[in-house]
Amino acid sequence: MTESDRAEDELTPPPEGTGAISAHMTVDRQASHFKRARQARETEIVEDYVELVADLIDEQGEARSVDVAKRLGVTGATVNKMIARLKEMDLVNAEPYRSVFLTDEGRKMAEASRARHHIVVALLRAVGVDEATAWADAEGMEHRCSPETLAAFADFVKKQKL
Amino acid sequence: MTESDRAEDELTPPPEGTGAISAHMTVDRQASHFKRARQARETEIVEDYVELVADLIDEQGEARSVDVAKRLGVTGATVNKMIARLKEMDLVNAEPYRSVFLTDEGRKMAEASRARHHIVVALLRAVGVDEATAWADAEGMEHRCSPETLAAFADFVKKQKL
DNA sequence: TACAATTCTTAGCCAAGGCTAACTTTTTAG
DNA sequence: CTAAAAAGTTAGCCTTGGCTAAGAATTGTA
Repeated sequence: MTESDRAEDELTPPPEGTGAISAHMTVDRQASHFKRARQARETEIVEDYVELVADLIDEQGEARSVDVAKRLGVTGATVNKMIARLKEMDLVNAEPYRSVFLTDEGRKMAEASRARHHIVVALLRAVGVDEATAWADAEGMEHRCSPETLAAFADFVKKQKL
Repeated sequence: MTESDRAEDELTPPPEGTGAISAHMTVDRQASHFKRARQARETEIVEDYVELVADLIDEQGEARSVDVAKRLGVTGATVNKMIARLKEMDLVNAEPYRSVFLTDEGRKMAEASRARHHIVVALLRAVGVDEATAWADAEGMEHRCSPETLAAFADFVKKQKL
């Protein structure tokens, strides 16, 4: 499939009031957004696990898989499988029947994820979302914000406070 | 597993500066947030397809699966399988080798999805995110905002404009 | 009309991320 | 110290949503 195959898409006039293709949204751009979204869906589960492991370590000194399971609302078997995957990705260290620890890389991911989480919560609060809803909704939004958007959020929150 | 099994979670003091458990985030609440997030991941793909079918119908009078495939950046086979699923869910009508049409329910879902999409874009613009990034990031955030958050967004945007 | 290109369908594959059930190891209580 | 409870592991299953490859239907055109 070549570029010229769908050159006409570039010329489609922007229809008003729909989510349809327009100037800033060519077919190619849209496809790549969806691809990014699919990618995000894949990585966000990993990030959730890693962030949670970090939380547990910080709170309780160690992350036991039973606690991970409780907080994520999944079974122990599922956690086990996922931990194995995280281990393969070099995000955690784990020995059978022992609790889970973060590698440097894992810790870095957790901190980044956590930072994003907090920025999103702060932004939601700043535009008038109540505390509980902000925490609930940030879980999910945090993985879908580009660095640019997060920067804008941080900026906005900072200005709001002045 | 009973409530009392983890009553101690309610008493955990809120550690500062982490994403850890605190007053507004009991283990149960957190688990249910993650469950909601998993649910959202499942429904958002459906919504993406339905919204896109609506876009194509509005733009071109019909939704051909080759166009859906192009815009989502997936193969025709994938679209085919998904359309079959949407049909089972009574969101679309589709006959072999013919283009796809929305049922009333499908149209309703598309409109709702589109409305959310626009609110999110507007909010992002309002807090200083540039046009292109706003459109890119809204794709993904739109599925993760509760009605409360969307209402707050709409409210904030309206006030901003005055 | 017939053939070529395009589109659509089908079959079969894969990985991810859930689950249950059965089993082993570790921890805890008596 | 031993038995019961809790935690962790393993095996096997399911659904989703991707993919490729091969073939059938439709459409466009010489």
